[in-house]
Amino acid sequence: MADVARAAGVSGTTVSFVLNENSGQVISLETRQRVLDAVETLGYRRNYLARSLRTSHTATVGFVTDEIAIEPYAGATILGAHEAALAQGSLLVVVNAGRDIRTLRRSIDELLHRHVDSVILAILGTRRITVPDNTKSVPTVLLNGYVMGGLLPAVLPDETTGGRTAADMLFDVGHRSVAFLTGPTASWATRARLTGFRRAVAAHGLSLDDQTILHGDYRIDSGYDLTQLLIAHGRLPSAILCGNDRMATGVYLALSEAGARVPDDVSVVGYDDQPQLADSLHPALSTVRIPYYQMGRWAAEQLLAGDVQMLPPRTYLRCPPVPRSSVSPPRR
Amino acid sequence: MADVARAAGVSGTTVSFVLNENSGQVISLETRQRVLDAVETLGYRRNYLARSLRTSHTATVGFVTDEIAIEPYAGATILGAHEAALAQGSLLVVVNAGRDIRTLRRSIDELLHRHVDSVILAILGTRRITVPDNTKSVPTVLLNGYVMGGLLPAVLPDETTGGRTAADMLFDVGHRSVAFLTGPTASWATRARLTGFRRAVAAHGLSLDDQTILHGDYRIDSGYDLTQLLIAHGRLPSAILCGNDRMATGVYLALSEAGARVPDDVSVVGYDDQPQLADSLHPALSTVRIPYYQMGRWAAEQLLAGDVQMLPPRTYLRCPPVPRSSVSPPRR
DNA sequence: CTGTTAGCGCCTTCAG
DNA sequence: CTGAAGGCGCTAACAG
Repeated sequence: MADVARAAGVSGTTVSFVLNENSGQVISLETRQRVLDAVETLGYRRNYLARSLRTSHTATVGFVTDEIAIEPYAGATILGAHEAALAQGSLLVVVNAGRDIRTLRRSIDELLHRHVDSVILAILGTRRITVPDNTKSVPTVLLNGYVMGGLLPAVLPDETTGGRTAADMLFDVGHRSVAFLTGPTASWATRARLTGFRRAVAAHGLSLDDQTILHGDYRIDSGYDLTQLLIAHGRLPSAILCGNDRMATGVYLALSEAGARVPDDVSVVGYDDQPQLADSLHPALSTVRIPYYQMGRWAAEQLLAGDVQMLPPRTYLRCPPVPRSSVSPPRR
Repeated sequence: MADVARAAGVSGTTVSFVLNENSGQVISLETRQRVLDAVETLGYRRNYLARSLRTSHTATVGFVTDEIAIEPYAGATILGAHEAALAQGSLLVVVNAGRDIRTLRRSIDELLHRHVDSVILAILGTRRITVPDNTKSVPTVLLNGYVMGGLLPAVLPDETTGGRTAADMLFDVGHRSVAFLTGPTASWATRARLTGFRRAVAAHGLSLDDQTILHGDYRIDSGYDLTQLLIAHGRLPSAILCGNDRMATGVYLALSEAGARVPDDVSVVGYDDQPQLADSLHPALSTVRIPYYQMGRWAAEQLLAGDVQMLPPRTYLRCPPVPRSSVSPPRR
């Protein structure tokens, strides 16, 4: 910086002022240009470390997550947050934490120790969590998780409307009796989607008694098993609504094994819009997308905008329908 | 730190020395203990920023990757690198970059600007890449990519042996004629696995003419289409070797649609051991694992150990077989 | 074995 | 509108 100052014939202070445009100082246009030119020709880059030491903020946002490894969605979330951060000149630092509160706490500590400006706490499956108390010392937003009391603002997928949307994809084209192969009720997402499903049933003037609701565990083979069960009981409906795209894959498998065609014999709707799965199944799976990218982006943007305190306890982002080729009107 | 020094009745220097055990200084046991106690009771944490400013190393390793969003494997790689880094007290900073060299360059610049100590350049699909020249100014290792001239050391999956392993899972139990549904030859992995396949054929004293090799594009529907092709030509073999687990999923679908059972009628082997897919297909898919976690771990470990210069240009990590339930001996 | 001293590169009050 | 001076918290010669 001294070099730049010398080259521009000004003091280091002046250089600092022009580099921090927002410093409240007014620098003559001519001087500013001289400095900028010097910066340019010398290829000068401000030293972040020194700057951070002085200002004690680091232009980094921490991203803590459990189980990044297994979820295909984690990537989308990170990408969203990453892009939002970069756009503001910040960098995203990703840290993996276990599911238990102790390692979570330790990971956040690690981040705090590195002086991150804010943190995104991303949870894999939507659920209520207990956050370590050290989140208090830095602006934090929760992603896909929530806490009681709304102490920390959270972004969540709007699963209730999502469930409604998924069901509507079937009811809207005339199905009147479907099987909903969902996940365990222990999961918040399952319950929310069920609520949405019930609303769709009601909105279409149908009876819940005509619908079959079966609980699985969101794995491929669970979709497979449940469909076989349906077949064994001679209760194969004209349409199957799946808890997620993986279960839908199992449904496809069981259906084709039984000689039933999608969508001619049975319509199928998934949930998640899992990359490289939903779009490339045969036929391509109609589904509902969880807005992971948008959630990541939203979280980073709020943090960077400051004043996370002002946020509502929970913000729900819409799960849009992704119609493809696995739905058709029922045969009559 | 001054507080600690005061509490321990020593100078700041002494505190610094005991905190940097490796500083070459010898501190009396008693003094060290006094300092450590003071640190403990005061809850003192060294300021990384100041330390980094002084030492100009930051205990962070940068992880640059293209397209983290879509690959389910990216997570495993990041996790491996992350854990190795944490074990040494370093943090992993993940940055997303596009596929073109300009944004790649910019991302690395960003990292350099943040004074990372080293960088891992992770490429999605194994391929030859052109690296920006700024990789020269920091220890770098390539993951899943390689450069001509071996200027940068690379870790790669041993796809040749992997292809051999996959084929052996079929030939070893007695299959003599299989269909290999692979990817486009433009891909390095495809070519390597093909080589492995040929070696397996030769090693088992079989003829390549008895094998069918079909090229797809690694998508689910490509496995589906190719299998239908096989069936249409009346050339369904006793076993199908798939380019990846997703193609195997398509194969499952086409097979069950045709009334053929896995593995009773046709044995199927995948590749990748994709989480939440291979293990939960029905029946569970026998496959070969790409050691993403290990590759990430290896890269971080080498970087942290220093002297990346000494590494061979390419290090291949083994792809182990993961036998499950989709293979059985051929019917006679 | 321990303390003194001089910065690392930047920002920021306070005077001009 | 610009400059001088002090310090963020730590490390590393260099003395003792």
